[in-house]
Amino acid sequence: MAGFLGSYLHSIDAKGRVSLPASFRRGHESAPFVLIQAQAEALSLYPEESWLEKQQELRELARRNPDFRPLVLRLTANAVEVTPDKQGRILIPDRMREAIELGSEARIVGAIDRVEIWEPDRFAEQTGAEDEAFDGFVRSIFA
Amino acid sequence: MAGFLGSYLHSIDAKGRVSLPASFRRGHESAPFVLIQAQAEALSLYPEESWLEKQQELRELARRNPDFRPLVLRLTANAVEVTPDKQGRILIPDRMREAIELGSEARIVGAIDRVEIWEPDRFAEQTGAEDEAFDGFVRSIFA
DNA sequence: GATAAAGTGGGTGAAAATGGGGAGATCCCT
DNA sequence: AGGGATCTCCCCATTTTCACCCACTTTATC
Repeated sequence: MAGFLGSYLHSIDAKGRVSLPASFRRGHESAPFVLIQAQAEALSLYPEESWLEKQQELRELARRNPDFRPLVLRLTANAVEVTPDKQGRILIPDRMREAIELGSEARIVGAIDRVEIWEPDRFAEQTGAEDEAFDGFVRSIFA
Repeated sequence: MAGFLGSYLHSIDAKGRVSLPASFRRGHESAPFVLIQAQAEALSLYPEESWLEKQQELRELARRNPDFRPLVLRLTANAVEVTPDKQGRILIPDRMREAIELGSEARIVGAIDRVEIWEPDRFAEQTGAEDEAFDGFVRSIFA
């Protein structure tokens, strides 16, 4: 697969489970993912390979600048390793669901090396607006 | 093949499928493509090799400047990986078809390293009107 | 005009998404 | 320590979606 791409609206059942899109699972069959909260409004899901890179960055950051250590700790403390069940669903812990105010549905979005999980309406707000910065950005690469 | 060339008018069936011109498929037999919306009026289709280059640029940009991260997200959210079926058709997701207002036909255009998909009338408007500009442009390269 | 290749249309079976029962583990309260 | 509540995980059932397959039509080639 050429990185995580696309946007999916999936339901969250009474137990707090979400199906990972099949296309995201492909190539990571029954492999663990790492779920962290790296932004206020969304959760990030990393496959193990990508997570190891990030982990490396975190270490170096903490080593170069000790002030970051508590921040790194805070991040890792709130991280969970999750593994899809046989139906391809992952369980999102209660506190994470609350943190980003997830209701009965989640917007699941591919971002190349990671997957982001959003409250659907909030994601629409964030990406809906016209934006020159975005146009310029796209043009600079796809011109 | 010497890059994607030519313009084709193909129909979109009730399921949202379009045949990719056979000449575009040649050399990419049953290989994945990436479909993105990099312009307001058209969709762009990249063969995997070309896409991986673009993806690399995106990653580097996001790494150098974290402000770009939401922009990358917005772009990838509106992308899909598609693979032609045995009849050489790809499925265009509903939201993309709506975004460029595709009806029952699509103008499929070669653009060297990518393929562009347009609403036929809109494509005619865009390319028909500016004849003098076009002449000048052609002269500047092929004089 | 015959033969092959490309494009179009649609049925259907496998896979994906969803919902829920129940066994085992863990925690907590008494 | 025992009993109840809660949380996970595993399994099975149902619905929905889509990729595959077959068949037909149109265009191109010789």
